[in-house]
Amino acid sequence: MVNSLQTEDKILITAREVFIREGYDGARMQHIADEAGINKALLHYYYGTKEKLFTAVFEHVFTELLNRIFSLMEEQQSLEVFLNVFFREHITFLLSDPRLPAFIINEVSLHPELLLNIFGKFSSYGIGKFGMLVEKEKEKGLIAPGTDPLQLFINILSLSIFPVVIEPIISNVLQMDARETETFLRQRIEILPEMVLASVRKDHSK
Amino acid sequence: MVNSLQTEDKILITAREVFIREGYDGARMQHIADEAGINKALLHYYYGTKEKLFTAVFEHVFTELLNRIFSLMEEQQSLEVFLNVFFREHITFLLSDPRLPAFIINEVSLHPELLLNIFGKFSSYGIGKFGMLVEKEKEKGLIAPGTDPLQLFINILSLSIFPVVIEPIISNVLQMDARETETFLRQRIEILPEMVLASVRKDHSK
DNA sequence: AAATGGTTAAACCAAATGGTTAATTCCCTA
DNA sequence: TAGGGAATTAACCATTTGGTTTAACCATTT
Repeated sequence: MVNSLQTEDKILITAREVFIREGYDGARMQHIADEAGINKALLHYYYGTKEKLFTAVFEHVFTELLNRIFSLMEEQQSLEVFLNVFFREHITFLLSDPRLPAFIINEVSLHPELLLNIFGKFSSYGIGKFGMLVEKEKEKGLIAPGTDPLQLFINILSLSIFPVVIEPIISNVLQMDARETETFLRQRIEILPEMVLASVRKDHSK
Repeated sequence: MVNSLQTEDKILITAREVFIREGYDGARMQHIADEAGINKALLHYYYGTKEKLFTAVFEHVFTELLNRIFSLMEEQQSLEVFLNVFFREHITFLLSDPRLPAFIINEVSLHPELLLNIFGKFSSYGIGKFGMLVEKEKEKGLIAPGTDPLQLFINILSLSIFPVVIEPIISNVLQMDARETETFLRQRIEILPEMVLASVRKDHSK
């Protein structure tokens, strides 16, 4: 019982790395055991099957990401403040683990069943918070009344996540090395808040 | 020699479907053969190895997507026209094959080497065209002079591609069925041009 | 010191997988 | 119409993979 918790954690941490790096189908139980420095039998002793281990990892990782996103939506005074905080925190986080979003996107689109256990923990709660913020700004006359909060939220996610996800393609097409590309992506932290704000401002022509 | 071309094509078409549906690691040569209605040995007869077959499929698919994107950037009179055309054509296309972008994203992030043969066919040519369009609009005083064409282009891609890619997640969180989600995504064709335009307009406050 | 639970090593297994081979069928043309 | 090369197949092969089993080991706990 002494090392059991350590071991169980070590397995989860290692499995997380391997699954994110290689995907479900690409990952090998033997590699996970090797990298965790344990015997393969121990993997099955704790987690039974590859699928169960993966599900544990996936739920952990995805829940963590959603928590991170939704916790940033709490209690912001204005859309402007929210956008500044959100893009900074979120893009910085994504850049620290660039394979993560592609992993989630791919596994979800490959096996939508994976989402079953995630839903309910979050539902539309976080989005409701954001919706209220948007409505407040509408009343103040700061943003266009036709603005759909949900579409806006999706836009914000798209603008922060997608560029990080296609980082290899950007690097390749623009022939930039890893450092240059990261600088390019980091610039977006400064650019995006103004842009998004401008896109919903009430006073644009027409 | 009569049926060889038919067969070679049939293999490529089927392999494309299977690889996009299951990913490289998840796809099975036997399944591709079965779905193509041929013997597995024939697969190797024409394409040698799984990797070669995959590379052929991937290059084909990715080139097709880039062609589609870049062909939409040709010869547009104004940014406004471009945005309207682009979002309509591009989102409609993506919705007709929603697994495609997630497939490309994942395989590229798993094996960046795949990009080696793609680069050069396109390089920054298409982006140059777009850059010129942006500069023209700047001169006319229609958009803010600080606008970075490349960042803007990435924004446009993000706003069109990402929401389609996370369609399963949107469905799940909002508890919508496939038709509702598609309607939601299709709305963006109308919303996005104005939004993007507003985000770069010269006359926003400050 | 006996029991307990975590841990290892190693051999093992059945199924699946990418790939090969050798024979057969097909079709064009000389 | 017979020959020959290309297309196609069934059977086969070596390796990998997820998973299991068994026996022994070790550190605590009782």
